[in-house]
Amino acid sequence: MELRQRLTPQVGTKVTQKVSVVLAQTMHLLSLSLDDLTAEVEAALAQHPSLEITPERRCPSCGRRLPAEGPCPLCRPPLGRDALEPIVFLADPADFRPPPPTPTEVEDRLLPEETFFAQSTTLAEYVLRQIAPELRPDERPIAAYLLTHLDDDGLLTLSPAEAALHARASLRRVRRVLRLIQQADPPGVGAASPQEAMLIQLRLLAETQHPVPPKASEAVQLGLNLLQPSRVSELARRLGIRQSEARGLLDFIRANLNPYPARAAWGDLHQGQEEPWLPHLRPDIVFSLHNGDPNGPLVVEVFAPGLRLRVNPTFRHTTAQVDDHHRAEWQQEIQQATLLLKSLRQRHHTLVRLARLLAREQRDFILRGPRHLRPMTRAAVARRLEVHESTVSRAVSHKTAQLPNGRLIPLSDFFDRSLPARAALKALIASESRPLSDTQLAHLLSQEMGRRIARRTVAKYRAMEGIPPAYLRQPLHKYRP
DNA sequence: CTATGGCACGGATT
DNA sequence: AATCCGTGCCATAG
Repeated sequence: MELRQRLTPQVGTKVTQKVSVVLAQTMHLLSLSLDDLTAEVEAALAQHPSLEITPERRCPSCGRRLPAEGPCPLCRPPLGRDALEPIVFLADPADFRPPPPTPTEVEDRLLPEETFFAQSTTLAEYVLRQIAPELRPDERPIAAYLLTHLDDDGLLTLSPAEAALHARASLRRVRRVLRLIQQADPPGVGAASPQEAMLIQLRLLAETQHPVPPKASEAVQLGLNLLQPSRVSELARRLGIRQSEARGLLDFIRANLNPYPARAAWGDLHQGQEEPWLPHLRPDIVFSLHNGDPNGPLVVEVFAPGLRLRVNPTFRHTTAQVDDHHRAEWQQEIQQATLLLKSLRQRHHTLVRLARLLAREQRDFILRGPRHLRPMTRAAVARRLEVHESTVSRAVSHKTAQLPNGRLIPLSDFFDRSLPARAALKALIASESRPLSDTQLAHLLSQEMGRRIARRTVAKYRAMEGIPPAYLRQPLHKYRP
């Protein structure tokens, strides 16, 4: 109840200034993504001398880092209550462990298929073998030169002009060879940049009659930075499409394109710290099964930076002993630091409550997939959590969750009414024996969903998923779920 | 005539 | 107040 007041931005008539400052800061922090928040916390730590990091505290049995106080929620045996009550706790972001790549995700990637080069050969040899038949004898040295200058990602950072110079060949020749290389497997190899690699892959997909959503190449041309879940709205705006379509587009790109042609999967290499791709690798929330038991409770970790931060008590005590002039400064410093911590805790608290609610209400969705989402609105959640709806909005935006199957989804998926229908639609189309028209699909889908879904809506969903219209669909083609 | 995509409207959501 | 979403209407292509 006191909580409610603090979280509710309706400015009462007599709200003290202090409270509104906390509020503003809490709101700000709440809407940040995990990465942005981490940066902010680090900045604050550097800026505020009164902040310190408390010694690490680990759970004796499971070894996790724990917050400054309290028992380890995971290792405390579930109380006698409802066995399915989710176990929710704050975790240190450093404890995040990426899920093992699910087998389907790797094999679904339609690019390398089974022919990816064996570990024994080098990338250069592998590509050379493919293009050798096309090469004229005098072009071999050029190819060799280019191929040996591919970087670990399969990209060619060298400019054609440079290569021409070193290989003593005409620019024209070099270009020709380069084109050959770029048509080889792995798709996108020899591109000058991740962006170019993806464009080449798109072209290849189109040439092999694979369905490519419209605007895909425009999206890629806008730059990798915009291809993040957290920037969907900007992407949609720049492309002049709906946000939901942009999300579908993003899914398509992430599923089918590989900015680093030489890497089979993105998940397997973590050395590259400055990975511009998938900046949201760290989710804000992880849902998992307790001991892998599908009938057990859900375990919900909410990753929260700054858990071990506190105001240095010595700093506080010393304040009393300095002269008046400095005391004011110090007091202000302490006040600001305290405020920050308070806001941080508030943010974490809100996120935890939201996560718990989601785990309770959407267990089926989390465990069994999009088709089991029970659509809800932010407003309804706000009522149940007794916070303002804008608070829920902020808590949801720029956040991602990792599901037990390893998939990373934006938290906003929980509020996407169309998700179940789209999933069902995909399933329908994937299992169709001959292409079904939108009207037919609308009919089937309506039955399946138990509510009417207009033909026009089916068309939209199709577009979102990057599925071409019936007349372009071959019975042979399958679409990845 | 059928299947689709573009546009725009009204109501819901943020 | 701004944005998003589902849908109906209409034009176009085959």
